[in-house]
Amino acid sequence: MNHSNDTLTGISHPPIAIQPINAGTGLHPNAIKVACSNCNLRELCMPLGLSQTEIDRIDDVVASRRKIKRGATLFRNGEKFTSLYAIRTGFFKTCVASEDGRDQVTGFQMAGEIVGLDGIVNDQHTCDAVALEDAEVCVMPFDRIEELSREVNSLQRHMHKIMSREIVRENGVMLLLGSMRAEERLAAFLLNLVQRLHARGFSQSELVLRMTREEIGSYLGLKLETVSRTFSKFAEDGIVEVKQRHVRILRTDALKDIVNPQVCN
Amino acid sequence: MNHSNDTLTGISHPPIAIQPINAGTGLHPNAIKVACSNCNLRELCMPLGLSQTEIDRIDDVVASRRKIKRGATLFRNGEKFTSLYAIRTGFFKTCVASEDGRDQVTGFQMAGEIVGLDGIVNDQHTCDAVALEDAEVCVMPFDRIEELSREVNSLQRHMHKIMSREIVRENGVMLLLGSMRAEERLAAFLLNLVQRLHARGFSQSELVLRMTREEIGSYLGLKLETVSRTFSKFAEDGIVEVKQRHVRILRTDALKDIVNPQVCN
DNA sequence: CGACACCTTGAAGAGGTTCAAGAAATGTGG
DNA sequence: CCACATTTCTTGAACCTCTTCAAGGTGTCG
Repeated sequence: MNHSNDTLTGISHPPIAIQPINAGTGLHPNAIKVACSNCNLRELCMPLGLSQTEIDRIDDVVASRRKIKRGATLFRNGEKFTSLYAIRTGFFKTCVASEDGRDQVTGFQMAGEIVGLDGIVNDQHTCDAVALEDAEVCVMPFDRIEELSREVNSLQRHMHKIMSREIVRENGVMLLLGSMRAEERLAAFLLNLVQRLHARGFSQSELVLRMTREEIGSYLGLKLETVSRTFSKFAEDGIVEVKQRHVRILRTDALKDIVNPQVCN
Repeated sequence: MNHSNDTLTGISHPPIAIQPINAGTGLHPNAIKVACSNCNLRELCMPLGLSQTEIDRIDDVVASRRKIKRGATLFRNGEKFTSLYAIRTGFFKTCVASEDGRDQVTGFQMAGEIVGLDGIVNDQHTCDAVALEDAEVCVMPFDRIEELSREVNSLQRHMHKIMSREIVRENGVMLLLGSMRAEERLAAFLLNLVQRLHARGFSQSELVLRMTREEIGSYLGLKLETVSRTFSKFAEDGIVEVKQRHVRILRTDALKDIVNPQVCN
């Protein structure tokens, strides 16, 4: 039913900002040179305003690409850290586990985002990165990143910003987990997802969830039943239409109100 | 009653690893040269194994020191980002706020730790850093850090590790907030605090909390009453002695069991 | 087409919150 | 140095949100 290049949402929609990789070209991915310079995700994962020579050098950072089948792991807790990964296509979750086996989804990552930062501090990964759909990543050996970012200032700055952004994102998740109620959490989650998808050229109002209710629940600190019930509640209230993993947001403003309850004066 | 240099815990205890700054020397802090090379926290905030010339250069990164009175802010959400701060003495909390005024403590920081990383991504801070006791920090202008870390590889590596460590720490907090129950959260919190204090030469079993029940609760995603009740429960069970902010851990193993419940086979 | 994974919904129950009151500590000003 | 105001902490009781347990429905994939 769906054609093969239907990444991220599965909803056909004319991309606005950035075209899905190879969409409609019929090119086999391996036919494309492994290079950032002709990657249309460049503006998401690379610094802007580079000179041609700098771009050429950064091309060398991407050592190779790697495909990960749905359900497979890009890296696992305990594995030696060697590289950061820029997601080209597909959708990932990262999760940490406590000793007694509970685990917690710490994030969902999509095209243009970087995973693997957790591994730097102790030269080994502290979480699992699992593909939620068939995916492809650019492998960027970290020692080469460090080497090059000593020479290309904007790359250095960019790396620092990427790490800082992840710290700030996690601060936001802590706020969510520490102080929001179930409806607020799910509303914030949907708004965040749809905003990121929109930045990649997809619809502002429609999305296909690539993760299960249980994974959403883990991320939001809720049980899967609560996630399901909250979706149903939103649907009853006419805020969203939900059919399994297909979600259509009918009233974005209502979701925003839920996240930030207005005080009545 | 307490003498003035009673940092961090207020419990007099012979420091093991690293001496509290100026403890018992009677020196006015400003009398000490602003330099990492003769700072006894160096091993906490600076990379190891530097040559003398490298150490001399890193000394230059620390532009100045700054004192912050208890209750005052080191930086605030929205303020322009210029510098990272290495804590010399005192104790901080960082907190983010949602638009509607709720706020969430995202961390507690003590001597040797770095604050301000949140500001890098957008050149402005996204959280507040508040001193919970009179404090002093080393001000490290970020552009100078970037400049120098292009030339001193171990400093570059160190910066990356510091940011990665913060990401991993926050992953741990997400696990705590997303999947642990009140007792588990408080036990994990106490173990973490006492472990960090111990690394700074303080007791493994005794500590003075520098924050209120409300601040602990905010950090742990609980209400202050729940924190109080849980402390009382631990005390009843003979796991800790609690007298206001003075805590003595009687059974570390019991706290560990609470954090990681053993499955009975 | 059948097996399996995933999702929805109901009912009962638990853990944590809210509201309230009082006690203990801390800080302030006379 | 003491009295008083303020902040912080503790504890109880009622309540509420979310979880747990259970059953059945829906969708997907080999």
